[in-house]
Amino acid sequence: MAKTDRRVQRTRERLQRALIELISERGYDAITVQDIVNRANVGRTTFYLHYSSKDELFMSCHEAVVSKFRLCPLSREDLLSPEAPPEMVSAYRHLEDARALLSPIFLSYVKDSPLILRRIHDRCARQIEACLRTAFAEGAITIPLDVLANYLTGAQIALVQWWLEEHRPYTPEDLAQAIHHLQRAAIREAFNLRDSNQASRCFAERAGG
Amino acid sequence: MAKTDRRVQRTRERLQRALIELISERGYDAITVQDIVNRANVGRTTFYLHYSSKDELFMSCHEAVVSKFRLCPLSREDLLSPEAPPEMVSAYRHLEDARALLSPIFLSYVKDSPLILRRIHDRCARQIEACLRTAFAEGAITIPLDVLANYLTGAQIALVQWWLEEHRPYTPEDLAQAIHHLQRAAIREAFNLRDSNQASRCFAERAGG
DNA sequence: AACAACTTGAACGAATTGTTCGGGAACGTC
DNA sequence: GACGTTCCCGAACAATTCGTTCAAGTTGTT
Repeated sequence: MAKTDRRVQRTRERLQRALIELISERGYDAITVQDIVNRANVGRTTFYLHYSSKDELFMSCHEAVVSKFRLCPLSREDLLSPEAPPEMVSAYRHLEDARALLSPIFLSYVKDSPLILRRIHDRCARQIEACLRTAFAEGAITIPLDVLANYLTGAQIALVQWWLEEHRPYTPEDLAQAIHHLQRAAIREAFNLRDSNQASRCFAERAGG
Repeated sequence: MAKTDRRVQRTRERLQRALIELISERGYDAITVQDIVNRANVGRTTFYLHYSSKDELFMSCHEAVVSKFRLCPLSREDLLSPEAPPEMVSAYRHLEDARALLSPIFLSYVKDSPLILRRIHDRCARQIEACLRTAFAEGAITIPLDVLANYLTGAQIALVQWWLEEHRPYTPEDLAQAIHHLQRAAIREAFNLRDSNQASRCFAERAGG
């Protein structure tokens, strides 16, 4: 249980801060290890004592950022409800508010955004997969869980990218609702669930006629 | 209009071929300009006479690759069929074959790959939107067409990325089938269809009545 | 055959990477 | 507050890779 040496903490903090500053100034690719240690006022030897490469430092930086893209655990009711869960709606409102802050990442203005996006994607996919596994523990599966999880995640992220990029007229509520319905349909398909509520009047009419 | 010198054509062809070969052997990142000119049997000076960087050479190669991402127009029957359309399956087989060639684009190893990906996405989204518009001309829409088109496209591309990245055990057929089912579910949701055959007749009846 | 355009190899400076030292400073512990 | 341990530093090193220059040779075009 030895605590990390303060010097170590300081050094890592300085390196991380320096990298983040430099990224916002010139982009990831244009930065060398030398640039980082210059900005951080740290010896280059020291850099390699803590990180084996620029990429590794970058990964350690965005732990905090990526970890904020956490999904609340979604229950079976949430997933199948006719209305989008309130957390989802508020998440989309938050996205719209933080648009200026997030668009550099989501729209690939920064060179390294694919990297971050991939991490966010992976994280979300794993979480969704876990949610699905517990929410639909019993029952036949027509589509592998990891495929489904990555489908749902990819669709959602892609749609958010598109939404942020084009200045479409849709409100966060519109989008959350649409995505929720589409995802619910996918989940129903995967677990072979029938519609219970709000059945199509079309089908009813036809059956009656 | 002056034709391009044959020597120029030959040189560029050799360089492109060499790069593609090397990509499939060790991946994009591990290749240097020197490697390319070695394989192509071309002077390094010559390389820089034609391309300013490895990325630029790669971009000159990608035209053929990207142009293969053309979707055949999908009919209503294709979209709602219980089996994935054969063109889709063969497209996924092709993807698997060209894996080494495509990874640099799909996994963002190349600087401009987000741009290329966006173009592919936009093109596919527009095509799908057009297909949907003609295939489901009449009938209620619960989800805006552009949202639906971008959802379907984003999900598909994201899933392909994931498939290429991880060495998952799924065959092209598996993936095509899964995606087809998920997308069919989304389309049914958007157009309020419950069962493919019955639903289409249902719509006909409604339209007729 | 003649001329222009292309290709070549060698060589160069510049940048970057990752590593090795020994001396010195800061830290946690007692 | 003293002491041993851990960490930081700077300089220097070899090894790559990059992009450019130049003179000389080779090939396509007309």
